[in-house]
Amino acid sequence: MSECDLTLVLSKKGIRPTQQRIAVYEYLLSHPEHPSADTIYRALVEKYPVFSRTTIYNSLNTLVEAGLVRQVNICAEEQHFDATTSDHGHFLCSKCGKIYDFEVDSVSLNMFCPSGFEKTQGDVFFIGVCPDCKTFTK
Amino acid sequence: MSECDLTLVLSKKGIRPTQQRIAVYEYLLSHPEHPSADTIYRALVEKYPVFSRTTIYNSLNTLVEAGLVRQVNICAEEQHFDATTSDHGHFLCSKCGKIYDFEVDSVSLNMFCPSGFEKTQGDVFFIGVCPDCKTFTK
DNA sequence: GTTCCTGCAAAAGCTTTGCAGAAGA
DNA sequence: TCTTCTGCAAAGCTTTTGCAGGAAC
Repeated sequence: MSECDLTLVLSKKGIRPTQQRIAVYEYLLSHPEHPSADTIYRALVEKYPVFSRTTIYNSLNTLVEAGLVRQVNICAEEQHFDATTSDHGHFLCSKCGKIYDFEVDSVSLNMFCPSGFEKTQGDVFFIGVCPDCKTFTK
Repeated sequence: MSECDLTLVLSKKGIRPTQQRIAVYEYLLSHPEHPSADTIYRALVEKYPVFSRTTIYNSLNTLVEAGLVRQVNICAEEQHFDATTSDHGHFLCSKCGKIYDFEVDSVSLNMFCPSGFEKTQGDVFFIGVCPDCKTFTK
């Protein structure tokens, strides 16, 4: 997606398309590995030396409120963020700490939702060992 | 479950059944609403005035490591804990903040797990509005 | 020109660490 | 007795807040 498109996306959501917000959103779109706030900060500070942690948090909150970004609450230590806002699953490897995405059939997922509850977001997650780590420990 | 039984459960896991650990575990078993560390602390301090936050964290970590308790990473602000260690689902109400448990068929859940990944724990969670809050806003 | 955003510094809140004394085996 | 656990105080870390200057419209 070009920077111009991102500007348009943010504008449509009623939020000002500042350079910082575009940078954060662009980073999330191009890094689907669910970076933490700190990871985003470190990466962006290299590219744009004037960039504060506060701005990362501000931008992330704004993007989450606008529905463009999701918080992934799989890890207790830090918050992780994800620009994929459709329902999908996560796999946290307890050895290497990586978070993997996988596709989830929305219809099947919705079948789990108890009746009477109005769902706005759904997620499946597993904790275990990823194929890479399984190979190394063998 | 009697206190004696709890002592046995902890002993079997190879951890010392101290009064504090038993109290924490007992609290979690009798409060299935996924209390946070702080909630547990406040409740237990009333019952046993000498009880430090450190001990809560120590005990919780020990119980989690022993596999008797699960961390529920649905909420970003605080950690929540759950003595139900079988696979099940959680529903977080975005209005009242309550976390609801619901049953999940393990076999169906496992079908979501991508091949090559070795799952040790599974969870489905939804965010939305619970029946109570839906009623009030109508 | 007005409104909203950024970014520094400082604070806040949850959790962990170090260590001396106490409890459990 | 020896090991392990508790609990106080202090530190550590991520995240939030207050506010002045700056960018966007």
